[in-house]
Amino acid sequence: MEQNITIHDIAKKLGISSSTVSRALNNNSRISDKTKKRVLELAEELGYKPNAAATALRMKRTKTIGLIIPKINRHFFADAINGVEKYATTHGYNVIITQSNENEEQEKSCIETLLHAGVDGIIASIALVKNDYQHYRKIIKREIPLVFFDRICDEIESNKVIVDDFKGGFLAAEHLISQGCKKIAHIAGPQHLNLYINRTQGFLKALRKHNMEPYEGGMLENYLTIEEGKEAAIKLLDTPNRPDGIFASNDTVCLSLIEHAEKKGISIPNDLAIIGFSNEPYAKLISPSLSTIEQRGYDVGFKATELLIRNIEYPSNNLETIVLPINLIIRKSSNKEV
Amino acid sequence: MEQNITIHDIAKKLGISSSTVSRALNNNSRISDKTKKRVLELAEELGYKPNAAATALRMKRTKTIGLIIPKINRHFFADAINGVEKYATTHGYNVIITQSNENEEQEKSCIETLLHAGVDGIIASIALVKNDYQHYRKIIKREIPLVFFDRICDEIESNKVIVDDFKGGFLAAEHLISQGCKKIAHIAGPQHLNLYINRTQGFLKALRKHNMEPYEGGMLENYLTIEEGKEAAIKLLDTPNRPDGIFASNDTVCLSLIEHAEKKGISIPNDLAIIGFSNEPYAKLISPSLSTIEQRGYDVGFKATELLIRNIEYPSNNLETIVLPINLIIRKSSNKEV
DNA sequence: ATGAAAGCGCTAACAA
DNA sequence: TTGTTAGCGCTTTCAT
Repeated sequence: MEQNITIHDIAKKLGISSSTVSRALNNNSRISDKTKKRVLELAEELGYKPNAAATALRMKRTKTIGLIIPKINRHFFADAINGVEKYATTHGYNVIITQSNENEEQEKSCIETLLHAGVDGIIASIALVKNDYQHYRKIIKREIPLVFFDRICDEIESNKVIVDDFKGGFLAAEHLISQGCKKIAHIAGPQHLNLYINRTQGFLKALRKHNMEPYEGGMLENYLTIEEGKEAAIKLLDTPNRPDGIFASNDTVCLSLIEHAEKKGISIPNDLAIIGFSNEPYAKLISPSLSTIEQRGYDVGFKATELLIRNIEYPSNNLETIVLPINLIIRKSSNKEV
Repeated sequence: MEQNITIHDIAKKLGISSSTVSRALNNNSRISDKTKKRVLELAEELGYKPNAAATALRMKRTKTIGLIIPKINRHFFADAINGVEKYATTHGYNVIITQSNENEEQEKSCIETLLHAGVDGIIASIALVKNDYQHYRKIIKREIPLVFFDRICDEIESNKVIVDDFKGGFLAAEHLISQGCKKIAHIAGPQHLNLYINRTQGFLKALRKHNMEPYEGGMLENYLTIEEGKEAAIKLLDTPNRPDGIFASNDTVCLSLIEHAEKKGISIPNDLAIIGFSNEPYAKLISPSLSTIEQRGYDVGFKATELLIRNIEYPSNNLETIVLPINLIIRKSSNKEV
């Protein structure tokens, strides 16, 4: 076993005390340039690496941040993780990722895991199921900085980073209107989550602006899964007077809509224009390619981490909510002009 | 700040020494049942949680494992991470995930990060670019258990978990043959990586078994990207005597093949049967749906972690290579009978 | 069965 | 500017 080098090894070789070595390594001002130089050189030569556990024990900080993600294999979250890792590692922090699997119990155990690991801060996106969020209070009570992103809630006071879901819903609806759609339906996500509320409200705002109302019977709400998408497709499309445009609050249900429409011989986009939300990677691959709202997960994760680390290093009580821009992406599923 | 409970707090309240508390908490045999019970109850009541940093410092183990992944937002790897986390957390380990982004320099820094974090073991899948793998020796020199998965190399002696790529290539080729294909081409991945070698060799073995040869000029090798797939599509399809079946070593290039075939009016699967490898999530969504070889990333990650943690807790010198099964998934892109 | 004491590697208050 | 010393919370040897 290649024995790890400690500050004591360096001190002994240099005939000085280990506290002097520590000061040299930490850029303390109360040290001579000459000594500092000698320490730094020897440390480099011996390949000295500080023992993280010892520093953590002494300093009560681990230079580690925790991440609570609903599902890692969702494109948006994978991107967000990339953003988090980028900012964190360039600032000397490690990241521990945990998954709630959209489940309240697992979300609780994620929090336990991260607190036990002694993370310096936590970034979280809450599980889809309706829950009371009270377990998040435990983080705040321990005075550990907390930043929510994307799936936020109003109940817990903390820093937040979201995308402009309202504007996304608004642009999606205006786009359908610009394509000449007159009977526009909407499949909304669970309305206990802010982001779905905002998408829906943005949608409604755009209709109002153009003196339109949502197509009668065309306001649905579900969990936006493939299965519920199929049910929604049947409800919306298996009727003589069906909508000519649908805005769905994610891309997944659009897959169900497209499949059902094809089965029924409904032509997309001419008889039915469809637009989703998220720009999942398959959106541009499927046929017809899917119009959608792009939300840049990387930026969300990056920004959330910036906010978190600032709060770790310069504690403060004022809370921020950062709203990042979205983009309308027009593809074949809604673009009648092509 | 809610002060954390230590064993000394428990000891004081119970009027015993902290070493006795430690023994009770660690199920040491040299302690009376009565004392143990009292300690455990009070610990529970006070919500005692051992300080991970202190234990790590004292025990020289962190109960943390490190993961080196080429790209987290690839479906296979996201699944593998799920498997790793599942096994790790149920066995009391945390996971630190790092990404190499298919880049040798970043791979080196991943290793530095993980070693510095003091992980007890490392699970890695190597970056796509050709490199000399020497940085991995540093892990072995420190006597830290190491398990490679999926992207392995022969140069480094360690435990390995892979899928049966050879059989995957074999089954893919046999399937095309069973569909009546006579002129079968193959787009291979970089042949410095074992898994691509194996897929290609399995393919060749199946042809040999059926006394066939690969279609002349139909053995291509590239990095299996969308762009290189387009070039390959042109090479293979823009010729009068084109192949009637193609096995590609991933699903990505199949996207390019399908797009080009449609543009050329080549009917899939009747004029051209296509099968890929990986079962990416979009494989069943695209049109025509894509036949492919399913490799279960979750199982790979799970198994790799099992192997790693066994090696951490019961050090041993004999090395294993575990090969997990794959599945042939037949969809429209190759299924002439439907 | 229990306690006292040392020490893991580091930082920082205090002394010189 | 440098050294001495104590202590972060835990485990473990040695003593009792």
